Amino acid sequence: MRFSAALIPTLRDDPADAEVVSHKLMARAGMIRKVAAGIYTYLPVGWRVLRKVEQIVREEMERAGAQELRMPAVQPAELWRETGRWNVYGKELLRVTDRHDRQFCIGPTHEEVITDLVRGEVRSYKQLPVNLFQMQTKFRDEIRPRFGLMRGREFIMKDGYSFDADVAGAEKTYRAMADAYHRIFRRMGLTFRAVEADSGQIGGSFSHEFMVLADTGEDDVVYCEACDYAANSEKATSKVAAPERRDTPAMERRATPGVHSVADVAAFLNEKPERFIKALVFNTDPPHGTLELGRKGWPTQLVMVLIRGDREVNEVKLANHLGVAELRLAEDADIARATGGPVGFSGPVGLPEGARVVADRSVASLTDAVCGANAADTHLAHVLPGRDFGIEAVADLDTARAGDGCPRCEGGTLAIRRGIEVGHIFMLGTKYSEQMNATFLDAGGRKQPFVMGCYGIGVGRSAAAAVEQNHDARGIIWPMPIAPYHVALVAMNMKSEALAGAAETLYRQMADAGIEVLFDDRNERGGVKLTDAELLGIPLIVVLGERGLEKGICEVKERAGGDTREVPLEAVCAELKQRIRDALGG
RNA sequence: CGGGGCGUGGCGCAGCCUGGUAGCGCACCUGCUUUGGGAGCAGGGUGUCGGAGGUUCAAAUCCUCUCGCCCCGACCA
Repeated sequence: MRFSAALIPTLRDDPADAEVVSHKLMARAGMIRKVAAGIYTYLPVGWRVLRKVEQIVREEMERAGAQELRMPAVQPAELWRETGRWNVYGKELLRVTDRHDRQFCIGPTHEEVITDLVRGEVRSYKQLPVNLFQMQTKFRDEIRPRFGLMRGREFIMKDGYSFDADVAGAEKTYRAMADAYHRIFRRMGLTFRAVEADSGQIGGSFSHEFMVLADTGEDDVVYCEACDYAANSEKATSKVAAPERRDTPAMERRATPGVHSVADVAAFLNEKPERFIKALVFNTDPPHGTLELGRKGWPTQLVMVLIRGDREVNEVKLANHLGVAELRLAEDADIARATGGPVGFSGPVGLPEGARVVADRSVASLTDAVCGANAADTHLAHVLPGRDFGIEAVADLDTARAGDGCPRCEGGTLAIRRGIEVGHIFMLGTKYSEQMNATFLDAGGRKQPFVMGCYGIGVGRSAAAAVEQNHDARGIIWPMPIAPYHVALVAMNMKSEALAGAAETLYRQMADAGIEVLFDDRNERGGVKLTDAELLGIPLIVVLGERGLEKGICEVKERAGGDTREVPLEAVCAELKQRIRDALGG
């Protein structure tokens, strides 16, 4: 491609509305332009990158046995009503009405359409498994689109769906997809982690997110520095050392006038926070619900949660444990009425009949502990779980922290970094197939629902994540496999006929050799062209100047490390081909 | 949806408070010079001042409504 004939509108300044590097650089490199909030045009250079990403995804999906198809972007409401998601999905679902007053949505995902297809075409276990995927523009009417391609409303996604005859088969497919995802992101040159994720309301049995580690990520990734354990912060567990065991004398009341935070009480009583039982009262009702308070009963909506004084409750884990969708801390007045004591002095001892108390694992093993006494300015010392109070359930409700022990390996320590979710795979099970009556006949002639999985990759987001991970002050540094061009050929002065002629020859040779080259033949100063080549992030920059031409050489500069070598003109093509082949991994 | 802010040439912005008929840098167009790291000189303005009403002799500026966009929060991939 000749730069002079291309539409590559580079910008010198960052666009005012861009906040993260990938957004700034992709806009400045002339890759994307905003059309509306969260909606972008992909200009030629940007589109080349996205196509490369798509091609890697396509190759690896096919290698793993999946087949590409293409479903409609516009989907009938009818299908969404079958799964109930027409009502559940909310405002994120962009709904449209056609001229006949029929309702449709612009697909944010395609479980309904694919399940409808497969239930119509697949009848027998002999036809299974089936694994299908597509690359498509999706629309989700995000509350707050931001960060360019990282969180658009319209975005390109690879979404895949698998159908198996049984759980064992589905798990095998799931593992194959996980492997394919590892290969995909490795080929793209990304530093990433596959993390165990909370499968949430999607309802599957398990799920992994593929997170690119980058400071601008929107999620926390908890991972082990020694092994490959990784989980998102909503799901992460850790090993937390328990304080030494002690004999626990008889329980004793202690006056703690005016001190209620764990730290203050610990200092006041000269005891470590690790020996404290922190009691939090949660309300499981939706906001503004009315509490039915008996005279001295325990309201059914309230749950007391116990956790060690130095730890924090993970509300997602708690909500999952309790099987509720929403949780919030109870109102002060409700706590006081339920426990009989003011906020700040709550504890599990002596609660009314019927009180629900769940404890984190860290509390169950405590000895000689301290807790609130459900009375003003009073705490209880020498408390022993089980002896002095009862617990309905013990669960992992703790928020993992950096520095905690790894739950999987010996001696590993957990760290936390920000991550960008570029892929997500789910074991869906039979949720959709049952709701949509998608069945096949098994070997015994019985109707069975398909066991499904779904697998997404954000194409644009992956490209943006690659920029987040690979850039410097001058611009983007594309990994070779997703670079828009492999080589930028810069002729320092097109007004020099000798130089222009030599550059033309070199360009033709490169093109004939099958090298993806961007020939900057503009009549610009050399500095401008070099700056643009670097901003665009093209991995290899070939500089041809008058001095070099006299010696019959050009310079080959590596964008990433800045390494520059002089190469004889006749040897350039071979050298470039070799380096490109190496960088593409064979 | 709650809170804050912004819409002025292609991009980044000033002007608005205190109304007087639009400006700066870059980009762009023409010519000449220049060509190894975002050139110099000369000439050129390419603008419904987001839109609609209103106040006024006069509105980018004041008032009302409206649309769009950005940031923080809740939410989500």
